[in-house]
Amino acid sequence: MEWRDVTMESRILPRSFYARHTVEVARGLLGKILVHGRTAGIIAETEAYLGGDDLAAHSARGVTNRTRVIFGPPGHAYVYFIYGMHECLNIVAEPSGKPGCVLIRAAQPLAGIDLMHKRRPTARTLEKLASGPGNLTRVFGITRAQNGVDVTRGTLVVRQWKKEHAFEIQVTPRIGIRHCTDWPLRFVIAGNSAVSK
DNA sequence: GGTAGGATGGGCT
DNA sequence: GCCCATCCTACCC
Repeated sequence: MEWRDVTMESRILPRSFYARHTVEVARGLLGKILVHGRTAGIIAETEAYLGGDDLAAHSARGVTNRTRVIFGPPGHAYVYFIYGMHECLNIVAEPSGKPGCVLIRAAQPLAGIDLMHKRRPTARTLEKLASGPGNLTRVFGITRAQNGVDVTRGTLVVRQWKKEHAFEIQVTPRIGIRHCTDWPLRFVIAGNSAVSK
């Protein structure tokens, strides 16, 4: 499928989609289409990072230079750098002023697959191209340059199919964190081979 | 099939 | 100075 076909058969998610509880947004983003430039893929794995007493969330220590976008208006990208080499994409949820964001951990490639392969030649299979948060940003070409951008317009957007088909959602604890390790806040499309681990 | 360890740099106390 | 929401390779079953 090419980028042109993806855009013809889908429409951009409105900001109201994101102005809800973070868990609703994390579940709702499954099956939606992440588009950046000529690359596109179906979101297959997400994690919710909440406000309040969720100590695993970057927002848990309040507003800093890094975390300010998480407290801002919904439907914006929060991209951070970790482990000296990887970048991770989140999308801000909740109404303005309330912290909450959704980590996009994996997507099933749809368009721009040649470009994705060029950006990550070590990927063994198509499904593994955008499997894992660091791999996903790498093949989509997403960096901290996209931190704070509006994902309801522009070159980094999330779209929904005009006709979406049903799937089952599997819920597990989040991966790779040190706090709140048993909270059921990771959501995957059951049986999807793009999912990490 | 599995896992231990290293690469690497910005954020925050 | 010590985290850290990761990934890859090497090596072992």
